[in-house]
Amino acid sequence: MKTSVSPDTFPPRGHEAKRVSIVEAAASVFCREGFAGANIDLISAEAGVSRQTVYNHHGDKERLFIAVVRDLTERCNAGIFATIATFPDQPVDLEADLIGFAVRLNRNCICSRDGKFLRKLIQAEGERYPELFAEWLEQGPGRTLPAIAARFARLAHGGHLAIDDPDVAARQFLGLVNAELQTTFMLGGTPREEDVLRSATNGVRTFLRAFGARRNVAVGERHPVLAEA
Amino acid sequence: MKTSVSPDTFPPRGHEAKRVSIVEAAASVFCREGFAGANIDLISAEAGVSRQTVYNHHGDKERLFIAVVRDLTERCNAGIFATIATFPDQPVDLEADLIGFAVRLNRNCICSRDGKFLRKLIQAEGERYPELFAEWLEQGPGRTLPAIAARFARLAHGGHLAIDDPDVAARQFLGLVNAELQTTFMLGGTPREEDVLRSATNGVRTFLRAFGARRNVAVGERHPVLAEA
DNA sequence: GACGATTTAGACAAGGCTGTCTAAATTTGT
DNA sequence: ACAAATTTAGACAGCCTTGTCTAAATCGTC
Repeated sequence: MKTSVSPDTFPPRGHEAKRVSIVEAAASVFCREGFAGANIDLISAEAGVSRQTVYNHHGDKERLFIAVVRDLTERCNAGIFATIATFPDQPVDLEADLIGFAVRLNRNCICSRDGKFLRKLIQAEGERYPELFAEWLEQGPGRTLPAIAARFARLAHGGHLAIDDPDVAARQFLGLVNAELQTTFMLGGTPREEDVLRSATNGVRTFLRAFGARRNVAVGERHPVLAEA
Repeated sequence: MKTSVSPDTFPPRGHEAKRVSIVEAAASVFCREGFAGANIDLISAEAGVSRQTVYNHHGDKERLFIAVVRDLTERCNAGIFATIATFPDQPVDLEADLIGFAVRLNRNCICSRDGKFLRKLIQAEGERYPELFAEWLEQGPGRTLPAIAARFARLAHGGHLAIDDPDVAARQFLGLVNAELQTTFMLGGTPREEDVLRSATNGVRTFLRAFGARRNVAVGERHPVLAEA
């Protein structure tokens, strides 16, 4: 018997494939019905697996739930960091580049299936599992927000933006580019691509009105323009 | 027997008092446990009432849930409109006045007990009751957002702000002043008063950097709004 | 104090769910 | 093709929950 955490075969087959499909089905059902409303029979049916197999893999409902949250957190984090890697450090057209970044962030991380599921589970069950979601807070926002802030700090340092507090600016950036999607998110919906683009465009424009390095530079300020390595 | 929707006596006594305490207890339990996890025995105990009384008043669990959402929507709307009435139409110190407005909005409407309950119920059960929450969308954001936008439009018309699209500006204002409270909201927590103030202050400052009717503000300069009155 | 309306405690049936168990069937590695 | 590991279907006990019912107690009002 192989322990098989391994990427020997992709997509995974047999035993491991079942584990994956169980966690995926469970994510969907927990998200749709909540922890209490979720039903193991429904999860196993949706996973195409017998109920006993669910118990064989995960022990009980609560441990399955925890596995689901950990899995979603991990995958969402990976998506966010991959997207942060596309942040425009040497912007050509700052407005267009930031809009692109905001749209990618939305599409790949916030509106994605995993993102939606994780968001809903945190909102619905966060208070019941304080340790679990403290872990999420630490691994998620606790690492991604500073990473985004660091990118804005670098843009500011390069003279492309006039930012005092990069951490606040990062949070405000996210608040702005999602400003028009709030009610859709509240209701658990997925905004249309065109709405994501509009919200990002309006948000970035406002962000740049507030933080864009202006032509008439104040006293002691480094001259912004394009020159850097 | 009195039909008694009336404000004959306040606080209500007898029959009506029980109806109120049932709905309040139900709001608390539904919010904490979700619809499926909520337990009528627990609700009746928390309301200080027998289980049969709950059924006498509301029929069944689902109708009780709907009554709770309607009640919360109504009370939250009342709170928001009361707060909108304090919007600074003739600002003395625009920054301070907008910060005050944002803080009141948070304290009275968003962080209030009712606000928190309603938010959580919408997030958790919104997809299961589309008509009910379409109603909420219409009565809530559908009326409050335009009301706030109208106030910003008036400030713009009076030359206090430079706003193109008041509707977008209103949504961005809300996104900005809540930018630093997002994760706390996600987890169902109530932010500390000092965090509300800090987020509002930073948010309003950024908002005014973007939309303040400016006298040539340059990068490092402090905002002009302060010196008035 | 008396009357009708309301509330209460408790029992109850019907149904759903979790988690366990078994024995048979199937898959996997060699 | 064989043997071990895994999966399956189904039955099952135990528990919890909803919603109903009843008879007694309490409340509110005249």
